[in-house]
Amino acid sequence: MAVTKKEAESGSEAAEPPPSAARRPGGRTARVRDQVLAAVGPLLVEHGFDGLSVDAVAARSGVHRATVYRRWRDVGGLLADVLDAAGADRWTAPDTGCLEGDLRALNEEVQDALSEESSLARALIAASFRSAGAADALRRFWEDRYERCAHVVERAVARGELAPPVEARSLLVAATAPLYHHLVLLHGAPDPALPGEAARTAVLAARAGAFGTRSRTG
Amino acid sequence: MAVTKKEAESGSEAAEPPPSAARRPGGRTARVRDQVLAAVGPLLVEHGFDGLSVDAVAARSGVHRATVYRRWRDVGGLLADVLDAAGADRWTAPDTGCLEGDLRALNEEVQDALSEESSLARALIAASFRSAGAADALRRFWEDRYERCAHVVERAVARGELAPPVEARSLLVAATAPLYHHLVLLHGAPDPALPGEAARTAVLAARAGAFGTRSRTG
DNA sequence: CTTTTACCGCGACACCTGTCGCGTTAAGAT
DNA sequence: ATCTTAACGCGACAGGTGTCGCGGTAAAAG
Repeated sequence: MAVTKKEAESGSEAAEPPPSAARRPGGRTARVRDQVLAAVGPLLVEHGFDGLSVDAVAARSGVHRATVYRRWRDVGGLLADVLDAAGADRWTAPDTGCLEGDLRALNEEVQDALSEESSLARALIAASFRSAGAADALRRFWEDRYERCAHVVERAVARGELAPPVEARSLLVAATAPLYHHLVLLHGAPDPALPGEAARTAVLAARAGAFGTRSRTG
Repeated sequence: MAVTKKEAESGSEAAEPPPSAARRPGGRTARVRDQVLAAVGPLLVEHGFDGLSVDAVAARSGVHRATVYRRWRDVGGLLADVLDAAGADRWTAPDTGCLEGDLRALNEEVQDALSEESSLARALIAASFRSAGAADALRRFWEDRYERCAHVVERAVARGELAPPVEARSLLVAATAPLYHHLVLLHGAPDPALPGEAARTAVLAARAGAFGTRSRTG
């Protein structure tokens, strides 16, 4: 679980530390953070999101309750911190050779991530409704993912599959939104056909001129 | 607040009452239900979803805490009951004369409903992550709405705007999902242009042959 | 090494959440 | 009118959640 030091206080909205005041991010403080974050994942898998209380995390990590409350404020803050750590991974968008294949592969990843029993993504979505810190972390995470996925669209344009201009973000949202809608909002069961269908739909719309910066309804 | 008697026990998963046992849905019981449900709305508007506790509802309605817990189990059950009452309204899909106009009007309704400060829809989505009763009620509500909106697609086919067959539900999901994605999952601010863009995208995809029961990629 | 103080452990605390048993009330049946 | 009992009111209770003040520990500075 790689942890970047620079994000030591992420997930908290009272952002900036006093400019010249001495802080202590090293030694014991860092060890406490590692212990706590290391306890979140297993607890999430074992007891699900509803079983993920600050108390349980404190007990498992061996850190005192009050310390966890002071540094992370609530469960959302904890999830936000682990998400920020996870967001700094080396994930890249799939590259299957064609736009529809890329989008389909992307959707299948999304469906897998959202379908597993104790999904971190699902837990964070739930937490984002009760914790501002979790909501912010989720937004940052998705924004980062959209940025990386934009490469998929750029490749498609370079191959001549799409005529520029194309708003990558709108296209990606159109391709993935039906999945989230079905799995998260409607709490539906995974549908093996849905990733492909949503990808195909988005590609058809893109070829017909949607997602251009200027509307050409044709 | 019209309340249909038949739904007296909706939102509870231990569904069926003993077949020949005598129940008492009238008189005091009905009055208690009305008092409680009447208290949910105002509390939701005043204090938001986080301030909507069973205790607060009980206090405002004048009904004892234990009674509310017994009949509705949790906040999700309360919201589910309110939603079932709201689902029995006379809402019909917009009819503007063309498919894109209908979808755009529909999306604007969705955006308005989701953007208001203390949105019932938003609260129910949040509750659906913590309460099975709320999740079921939400699914029922949306399924009902999709059924009513199918008329929009049928009219479009009748006018010759689309060539059958067209899966109405998939088209409606594609048209509305980007809105939910932006407003609910990304917690984004309302975007006046988004309803129209999403509607146009869905129409373009539909004209290109998406949503047909058989794929014709063109 | 000594000093400073950021951060942590600790226990107490007020509040909220959900359940239970018991007595009472009144809806529905006779 | 009378009886039966479903549904409610009531208070107590255990457990969880979040905050606070105090004292101790150990980073970081000198």
